[in-house]
Amino acid sequence: MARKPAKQAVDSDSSDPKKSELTRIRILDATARVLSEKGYAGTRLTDVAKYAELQAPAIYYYFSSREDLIEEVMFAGISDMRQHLRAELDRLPDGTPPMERIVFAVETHLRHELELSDYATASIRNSGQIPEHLRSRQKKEAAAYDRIWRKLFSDARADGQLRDDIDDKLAQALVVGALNWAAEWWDPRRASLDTIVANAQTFVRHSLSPLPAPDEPTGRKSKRKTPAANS
Amino acid sequence: MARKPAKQAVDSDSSDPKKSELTRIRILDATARVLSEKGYAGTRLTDVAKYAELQAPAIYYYFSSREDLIEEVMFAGISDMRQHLRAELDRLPDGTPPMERIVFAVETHLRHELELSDYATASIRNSGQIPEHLRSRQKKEAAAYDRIWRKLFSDARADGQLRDDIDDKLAQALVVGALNWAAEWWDPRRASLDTIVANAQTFVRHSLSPLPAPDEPTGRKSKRKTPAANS
Amino acid sequence: MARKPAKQAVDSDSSDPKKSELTRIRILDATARVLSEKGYAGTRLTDVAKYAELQAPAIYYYFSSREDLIEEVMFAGISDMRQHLRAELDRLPDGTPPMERIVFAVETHLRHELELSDYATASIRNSGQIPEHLRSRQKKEAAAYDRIWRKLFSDARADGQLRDDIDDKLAQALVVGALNWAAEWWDPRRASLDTIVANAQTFVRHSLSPLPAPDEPTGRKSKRKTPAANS
Amino acid sequence: MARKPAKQAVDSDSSDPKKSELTRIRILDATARVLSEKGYAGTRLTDVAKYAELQAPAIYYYFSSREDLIEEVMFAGISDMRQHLRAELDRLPDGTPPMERIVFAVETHLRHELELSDYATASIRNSGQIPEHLRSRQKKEAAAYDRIWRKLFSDARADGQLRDDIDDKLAQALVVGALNWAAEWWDPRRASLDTIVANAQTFVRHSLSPLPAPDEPTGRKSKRKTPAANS
DNA sequence: AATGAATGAGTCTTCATTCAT
DNA sequence: GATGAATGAAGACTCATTCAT
Repeated sequence: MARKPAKQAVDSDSSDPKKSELTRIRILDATARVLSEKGYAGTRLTDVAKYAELQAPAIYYYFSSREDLIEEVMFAGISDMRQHLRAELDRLPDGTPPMERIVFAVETHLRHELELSDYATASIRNSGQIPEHLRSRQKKEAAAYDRIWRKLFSDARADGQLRDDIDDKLAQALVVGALNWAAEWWDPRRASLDTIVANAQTFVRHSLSPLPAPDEPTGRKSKRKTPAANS
Repeated sequence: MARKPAKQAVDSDSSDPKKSELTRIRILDATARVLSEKGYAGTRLTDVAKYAELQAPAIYYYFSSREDLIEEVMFAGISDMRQHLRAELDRLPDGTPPMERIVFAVETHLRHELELSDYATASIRNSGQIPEHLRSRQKKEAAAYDRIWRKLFSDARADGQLRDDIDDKLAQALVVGALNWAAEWWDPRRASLDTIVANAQTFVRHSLSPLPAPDEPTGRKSKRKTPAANS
Repeated sequence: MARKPAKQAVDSDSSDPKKSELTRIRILDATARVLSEKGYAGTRLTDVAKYAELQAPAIYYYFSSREDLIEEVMFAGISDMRQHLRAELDRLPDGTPPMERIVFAVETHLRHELELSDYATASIRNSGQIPEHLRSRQKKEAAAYDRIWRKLFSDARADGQLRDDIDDKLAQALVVGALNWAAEWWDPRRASLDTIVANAQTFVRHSLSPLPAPDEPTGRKSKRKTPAANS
Repeated sequence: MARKPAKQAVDSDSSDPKKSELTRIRILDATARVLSEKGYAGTRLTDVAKYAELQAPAIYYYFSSREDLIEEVMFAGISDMRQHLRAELDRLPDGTPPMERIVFAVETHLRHELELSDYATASIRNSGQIPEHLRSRQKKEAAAYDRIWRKLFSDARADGQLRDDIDDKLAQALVVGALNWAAEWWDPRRASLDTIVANAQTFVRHSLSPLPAPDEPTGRKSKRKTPAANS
């Protein structure tokens, strides 16, 4: 549920993170949650405070305004996502074929979005609703995130692993869209995350590949063979 | 009843489109627009009034409350979508193969969402944000809409036109998600709607088909052969 | 108590000033009063509303913000003062000797400040306390007001009616200061306004004149011969 | 007791100026400053703390509440003034003529107000704005201060040194008012304090005297002969 | 002696809603 | 049918004040 505490670990060299910093994170977490549930305009500081288990004015001890707070959450959402994907991709063996990299990115995006972080959902869902002046930092990160995917697709294209009758950018938009939307419908009780991942991977692989793909050889944690739901 | 603007209302069978009814529609249209731009909580009656070119209190002559108004727009969004898809599918020749029907549904959904109606976008984007007590009617419509797609998929499955290694429901969710998300990124200046449609159709067809599909034979208005963007 | 309704009369050609405009003026009057009693920072919209006999949010129907409202009152204070003094001086016969004009200005300033207007007091008392960005309009008016007095003094100087051993500008500052401060101590029960005026005139005349002045010949309404208090 | 800053506290008879006492004074000084700049309601403990170079809660170690602190500053302002004037007057040679004593008081008041103390300005400017329950001590001091001046005037009157056509009390109010107001306009860059003093003395002397006064013989530090500004 | 963290009371401001016209 | 005027409820934000350390 809580966002990856990457920052905190980086910020404080000591092994004892201060109570203050924890409170700050509690506020951010609470905001991410409310934001993803209620949307930008619906995010009340009182609700945030409730989840963070403090009084609303206390928020101002940590953030100078509601907008600041929200901006930070929105930024963290996309920024964490980018860093996470970047890091995961970098861990793949050098020779990994482009399509495998795409399929791996699908898994990474999905797991991050659904498992790790309200921040991602908050960021994804509200990117169209926050006022312009809160967007600058996110725009840059979003562009960078887009570039990662673009590279995956152009590599695949160069390698002849993308269908001719499909446009790279549009295909990318459709793929990422399908993944983003998963946050709207995924219900852990309906299908396990592993199942979702496996299905999404198959789905994407075939939507893009020029020929019927051989049996998929990759898939980090998804060892399931039968991707049927209700697992 | 008229969902999309004045034109439609004027075209309607009612021989006397009263000014009153037109105003009512102007308000609904304005609400759909604001709702899709600002989200549920961000939708202010003053903004609605601005677009509808009247004063906020005038809205109360037509709707008993903000919630009522919004509920009606949200309902209309999903309801129109369902009726539209239903009607279009019914126009297909009887023998149309299941996969062709799916691909046709893709086009219909996409065109309706992107071309025809702020209502659809409003409905799609805010389905997760409106309070429970406004949801009942929509839920039913959404379920009905879902059933249409489900039937398309189960028919395709029965006909052996869906890959074995993919779950029907999840595939459906991924497909519809990819389409829904298009409203977030589509920019008419970047790619024509026809292009989007063609790409999405190819994308979906192959993501689902067990074998490389033959050259797609259908596509109402999309006569384009090369689905590359920037058309 | 109420400010001279100059504006209102000017704004509306009809003899029936709208209720709305009256409310607006009630708010301004209330603000002037609170402002002069409590100071800039102490001016609560709730207090203003109380005196204006409405609810605080109603103020926003007429003014876009507390600052706007206050700015308008402060501006009106100095602006009315200037216009009033200007108009009164212009009514003096052409040949009026410079010192008589000064003494007449003393009366005008005093009567306006003490009798007519909370606006003047509000403006005088708070000129040093309002934030910079509310000051621009007032500064100009204040400068213009200052210029009127400056002219009075320089004319008197040119005419040899000012003592040699006193600086024009400093004398002016002392005179106007003595008058401004009257708002702090004047209690109608202690001394009539006429008495104050007569004393202030005598005081100023002799503080400035090079020689013992002859029996003062002027004084609009102050026919009193013995300027003793408790009149 | 020490009113004006550290220096004075250091000079004081207490042989052990504890750090604690110095901090207390820093807080008082800071308060006087903020109070005279922002007014009663505008005086925030955070601002006070800033000038005193500590954190706001630290103030509570020295004062039990904001009101207490402000009350003390306001009281000190008028009290110091009174003591100062009293002490200075007592140093005048016994035979000093009443008018000389008045003129000397003018200088003392002015120098104290403009040169020595934010306390005086704070006290002067805010006497009308602080809530009733903070006033009692000041009222007494103010009355005592008033009595000093009253005595100066009644002595002058008894001695035939005041014009007949002017009321003692009103004259006194005008004189002190002119002096008090100086804090509002005096800019050290525009005119030296000595110049102000000299001009104010001349101004007052002639405003009150029944006959053209002889060359003024007194003036502690003001050796200037030509009271023109910009010295 | 002083601060970091937090709170409660209150203030400005927004907004849906009402009502007389 | 529609608006001008006004209100009540709620939300962001400020600030004096407290308390543990």
